[in-house]
Amino acid sequence: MAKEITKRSENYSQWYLDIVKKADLADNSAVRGCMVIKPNGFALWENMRDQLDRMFKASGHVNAYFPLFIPKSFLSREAQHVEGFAKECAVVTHHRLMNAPDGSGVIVDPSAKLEEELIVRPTSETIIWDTYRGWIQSYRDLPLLINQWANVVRWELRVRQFLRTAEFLWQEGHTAHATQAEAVEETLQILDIYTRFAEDYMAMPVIKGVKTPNERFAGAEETYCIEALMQDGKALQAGTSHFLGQNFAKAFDVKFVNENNVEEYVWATSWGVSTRLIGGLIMTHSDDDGLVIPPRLAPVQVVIVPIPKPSPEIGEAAEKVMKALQSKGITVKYDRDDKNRPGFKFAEHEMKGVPVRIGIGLRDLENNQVEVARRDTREKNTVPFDGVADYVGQLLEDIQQNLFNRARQFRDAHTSRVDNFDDFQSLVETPHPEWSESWGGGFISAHWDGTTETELKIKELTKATIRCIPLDAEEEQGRCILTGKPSKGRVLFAKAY
RNA sequence: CGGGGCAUAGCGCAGUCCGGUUAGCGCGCCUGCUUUGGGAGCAGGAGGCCGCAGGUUCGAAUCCUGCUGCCCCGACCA
Repeated sequence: MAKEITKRSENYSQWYLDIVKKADLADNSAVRGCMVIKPNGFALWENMRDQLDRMFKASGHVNAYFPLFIPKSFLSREAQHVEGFAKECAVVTHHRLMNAPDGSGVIVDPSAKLEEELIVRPTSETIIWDTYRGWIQSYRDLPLLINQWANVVRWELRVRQFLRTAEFLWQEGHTAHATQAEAVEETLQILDIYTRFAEDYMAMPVIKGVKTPNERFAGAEETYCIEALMQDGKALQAGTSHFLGQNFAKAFDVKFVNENNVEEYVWATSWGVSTRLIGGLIMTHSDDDGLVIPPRLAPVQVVIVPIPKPSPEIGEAAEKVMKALQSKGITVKYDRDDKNRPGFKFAEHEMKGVPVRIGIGLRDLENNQVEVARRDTREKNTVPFDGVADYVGQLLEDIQQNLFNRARQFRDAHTSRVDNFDDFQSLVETPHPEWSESWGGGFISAHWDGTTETELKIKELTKATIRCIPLDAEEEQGRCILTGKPSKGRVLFAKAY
């Protein structure tokens, strides 16, 4: 059926790369580890960004922009923070080039060495908290609720398009609060926003949880996250929200005077989601025929294909359908290409993930109808011409809901409760030929003794890590699957991206 | 940074071992005709510093030396 897309069951990671390529989302670039996001991919990102931006603003946040470069000394102010990021920083050392004396091109001008080297931001806590010092004096200046849309650079050794690139686009929120309780509340509020976005827009079910100390963000007191399960049984960290305590306030000396005229350090949060979400969206819904995009995020929700090719009569009918759909706020595109045949276009639009396709042919014009095909199930229906807009409007909602239900069923079917280490190992090591040769084993809910030592040992033995301690976990007496020591609740394990 | 591989048309590859006409093939691209309700067929056409720099030779994509870049596997990670 689909040409040139590797089957998921044969080679999942090749399938993933094929989707990115065939759906025309991104290209490799001349710079190792950095990708070019093509118009189709960027349109998807814009829709995600715009929706998140609306949600942030609705909850009182505002946007600002901070510099790309961070003085090297800033990074080392917070000890944990620098340790976490030091190994993946791009560093600017000079500010000028010159012609090579031997005429072989340009070289770095040795006389243009910077007094203090600059780091290309891997995240912006340091430069932002250095700035906040000047903005915050009184409790009346709080809370400070700021978000920025930006690019960051983390010099990763192994990269995969969207999932892990040396440069990526994201949003990073950085808030400042007068009390610990308020900062914690903010952290959780953002986690809810991320959850709503993932589930209601991306149709990607997620588990809300808190990270173990070992997986915590460098410099955070507590890291909350949402974790999703991909089709190959591996987990994807889809978003994080950190309670930073007073760590950055102390490192950058950000104090305020409270209502009682007492000076205190400010409480902080930071939180982010990135273009990685696009990778998550691909690996949640797409199939062997190509990309599947949930309607609420699809740059083109409906495409109209003239059969056999564009003509004045079909164009006229298509125009009416487009107007009717547009009046309901539906994004629709008419495929005017007169070179390729219908079959080719059907396959192409499926590959690109357009949720709904409408076929209009001469036969349809005679019968006063159109053919409507949905991407998620590939079902086709004949619909009377006059009822198209209502039908499609409802269909888009059905698809959105169906994608979420399908993904949730998949996740639930591949979430296991395990009570001994043998079962644990067999789950993460047994391949799943239907879904993926490199099957990760799904989510595994198991008891853990609470120590980093045990966590690392399990990782070493199985490659599975603790994705999170679910927020809704029930208290339950049990024994650690590795050490047999007592445990008060289950945590969620998985192999992760 | 360790281990393995690759570099030839826009993309994917053959040719390299064993040097020798004008460097091929598939896809894509351009033109024309016939087609067109699930990835069309035929005919014609365009497109190459064979990664870079040296060397050996009458002659190098092919042999030698040195670079450079990329990919895969591991260590690090949203």
